Amino acid sequence: SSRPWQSYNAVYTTAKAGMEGVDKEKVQKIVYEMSKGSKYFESEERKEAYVKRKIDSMRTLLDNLSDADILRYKKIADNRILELEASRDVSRTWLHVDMDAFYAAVETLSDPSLKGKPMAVGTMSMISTANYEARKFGVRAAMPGFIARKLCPQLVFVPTDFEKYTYYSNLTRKVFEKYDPNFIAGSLDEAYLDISDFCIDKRMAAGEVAEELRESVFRETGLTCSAGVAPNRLLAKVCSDINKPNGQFLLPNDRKAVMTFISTLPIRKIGGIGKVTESILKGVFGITTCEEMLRKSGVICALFSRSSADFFLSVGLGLGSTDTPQPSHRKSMSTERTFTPTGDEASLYQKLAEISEILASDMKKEGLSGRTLTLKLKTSSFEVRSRAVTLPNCICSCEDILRHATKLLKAELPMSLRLMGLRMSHLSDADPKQKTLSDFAFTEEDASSSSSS
Amino acid sequence: SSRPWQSYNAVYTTAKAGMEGVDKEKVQKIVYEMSKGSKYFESEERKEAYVKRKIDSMRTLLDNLSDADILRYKKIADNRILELEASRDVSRTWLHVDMDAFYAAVETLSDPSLKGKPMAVGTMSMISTANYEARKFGVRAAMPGFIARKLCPQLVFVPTDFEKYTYYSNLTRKVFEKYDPNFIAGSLDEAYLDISDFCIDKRMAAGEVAEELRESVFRETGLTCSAGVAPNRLLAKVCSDINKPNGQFLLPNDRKAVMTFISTLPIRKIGGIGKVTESILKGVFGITTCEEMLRKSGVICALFSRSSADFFLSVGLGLGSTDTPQPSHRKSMSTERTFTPTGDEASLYQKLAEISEILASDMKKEGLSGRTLTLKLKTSSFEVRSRAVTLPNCICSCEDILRHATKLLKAELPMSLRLMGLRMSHLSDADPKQKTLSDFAFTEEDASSSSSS
DNA sequence: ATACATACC
DNA sequence: TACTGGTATGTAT
DNA sequence: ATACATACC
DNA sequence: TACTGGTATGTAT
Repeated sequence: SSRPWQSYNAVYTTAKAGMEGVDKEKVQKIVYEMSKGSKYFESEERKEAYVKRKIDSMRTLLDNLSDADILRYKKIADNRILELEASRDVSRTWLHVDMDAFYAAVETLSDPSLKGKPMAVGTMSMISTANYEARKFGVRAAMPGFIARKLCPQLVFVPTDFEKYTYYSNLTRKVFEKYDPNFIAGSLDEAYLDISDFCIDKRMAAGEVAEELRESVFRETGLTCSAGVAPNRLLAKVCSDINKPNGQFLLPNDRKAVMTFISTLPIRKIGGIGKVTESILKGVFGITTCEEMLRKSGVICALFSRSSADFFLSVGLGLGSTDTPQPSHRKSMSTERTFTPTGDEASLYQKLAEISEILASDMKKEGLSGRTLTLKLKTSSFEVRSRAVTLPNCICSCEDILRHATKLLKAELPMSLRLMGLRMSHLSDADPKQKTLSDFAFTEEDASSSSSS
Repeated sequence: SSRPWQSYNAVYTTAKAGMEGVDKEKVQKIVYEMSKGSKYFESEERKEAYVKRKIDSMRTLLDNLSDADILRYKKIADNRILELEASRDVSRTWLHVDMDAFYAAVETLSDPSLKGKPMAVGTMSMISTANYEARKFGVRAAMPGFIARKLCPQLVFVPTDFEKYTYYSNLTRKVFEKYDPNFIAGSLDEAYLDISDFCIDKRMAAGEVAEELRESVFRETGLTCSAGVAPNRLLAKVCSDINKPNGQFLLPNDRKAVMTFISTLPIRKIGGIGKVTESILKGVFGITTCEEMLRKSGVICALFSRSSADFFLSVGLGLGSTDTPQPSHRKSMSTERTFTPTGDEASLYQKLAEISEILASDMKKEGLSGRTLTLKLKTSSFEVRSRAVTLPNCICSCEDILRHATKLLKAELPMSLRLMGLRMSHLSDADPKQKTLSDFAFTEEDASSSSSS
């Protein structure tokens, strides 16, 4: 095409919030010029090609459906929609709080001289958060710093300081607790609160509660946040984005209102629908808004798995979780490092030892041990690979981790890498001797007391 | 225990039909005496031990559920039950026909001198069907002939003749067609018919239709059959067993009647619940009747997967399929042979070649080729193993099959075997060059045009 | 994808 | 002397 | 169980 | 000079 920078992949300007007044064309062009020809760029092109081919195969599948198939799937879809609709519950009121440009805001609090200046938290390699001044230039999270500086030469860089963010995060959580003692903490800068009971107890409208909560957060931290209020978490999250920063949006506990809200909402606003799913849904079915999920429900059921189809249909219905899940234990722990690409084996083994040490130390902090170790590799050309072993018992010591990790790496060398990572899963607390609950499904070896080949 | 023959595994006398007047204790004792100490017996003991241990682990899991867990699962179960109940459809009328002692009856038709004599179709190693005279002695399908002869010394043995059975099966199917052109053929001797439309067209009651159909089958073949009529296939199958042989049973299209029917029905009568599931349900939850599935719904949801739990709950509700599935293509084709146990490699390779030839010839008959080849082995001690390869393209020739099968076998030898089998799956029609529909999910290799490790 | 168990006739 | 053979499906890894 | 892709912050 | 790091989940094999 004549505008190569307009790939769906030049994602920086499309998505979520704060990019309203930006000259998108100009930004895309600069991003493109800075990336073009790099290994990273080539890798992104490959990924794009992969998605395009996936879309093509799905289209073919779709075209090959007989009329009878289509009718059948339509019936299945209608049934599921009925079931999903039957499960709708608009009686609860959920609030999603999202701190505004959190890391950047905290840094500005620490150093007021940053106020008013375009600023980014991160490095020349990668930006974590940009403040709103920087966003006007097209600078945003997940953009490498050197590109951001091109977009905004006066951009101030501040390195990340997680201790500081954790401190402020805890301040906000103390506030959240008052509104819902069982609130669900996501990352450091956001949370879900079921404020149904609070509203009833205090005889307050949900919107008033949101105002009060945001004021309270500001009072306690000096930071602003945005809030979304809706009958379920999925919608609350969408709503918190609408009047960002320092704003809120309320979707009433009413089915009609939800359906109206959903009817024109771009699917990309939904948590869980990222750029790939957006492309697929658009490319295969022509779906761009949530409502269209319902109109295309038959073909969705034809081409996606049960769980994916159910998710898409609930999105079309504006459904989401309304229960409070009991807090679950973590399922994995990992650490990874990017470095200057190298094929030098001694230096790779050395790095692996360092990573093992970090992981072992992190595991120790939480008193964990694990049974599956996964080595993650990223080649110089950005291809990602993983290699795993599942062991008979749990391990946690640095030596054990390194020993198994080394075996895994050895089998892959020689190769030139830019990243290595280690992940432990099948976690157990405490002593490494413990078995998991899957004793339940004990194996043939356990069962047959006699003969073996 | 003091009565070792009363294991749950001495299954011959418990189950389905025709064993009413039998001295069960005597039969079990003889079966036990004949089997005791054999490799087969030891293998069965191992399997029993395995199931017992599985029951124990499930019990432990159950005991470890907190009160909160139990409440939560009860809620989930109630929800599922509501959903399942909402899907109930008693508007259709299904009929399950089951030919009475089919192979034996056909053989008696060919040779009327067999009439009135206890007779079994099969060999000294294994019986396929016993006629009702033989069943009075405890002789039944899936019993080895030498034990059957011990139970009934005058038992007449007739070898199987599938061509003959297929011929008569086709005669019955011509009859079935008149009642439901889309009837579902199971094995040679049974079928499901949706007679809803027929009943309406002919203004006949379902019971009358069943009578007429059975008479018609008798007229065309000289063979008797039994029928069950019910609002879904699962129940129809249960019903056809009730007044066997040469009888029928009708369960009306009425929710109340279904629930009453189900309330005391032993779970083992349900298709899909075999001796292991029966033991587990009894051993872990104390469930013996279908109704109890509902009473224990919470713990069932706690311990089983979604699909298993859904199945058990629908059984408790007397639900079953009411639609007419479009006839699906076969998913695998296999052949296997039992022989005198041997560890002699030359002779094992020789047998494998024979099996390959049979499979290749069967595949050719249906114009099939396949991408996955599975070698099945049964050791002299009755342990079953399987080893599979999935190939880049489909194969169907005897040479290709044998080449891959030989590789698989080679990796297992030396070992002493009593059976080998080969199965092809991932089938395609026609030319071995075709790929499957899973092109959809093409791999990274396809996608990345460049580099590979 | 592999391996094994269950079920049915 | 001697405990099948063919297919589908579920479940765990 | 393994491998890889997607998503979110 | 330079395109992260941590976790969960889905899907295919």
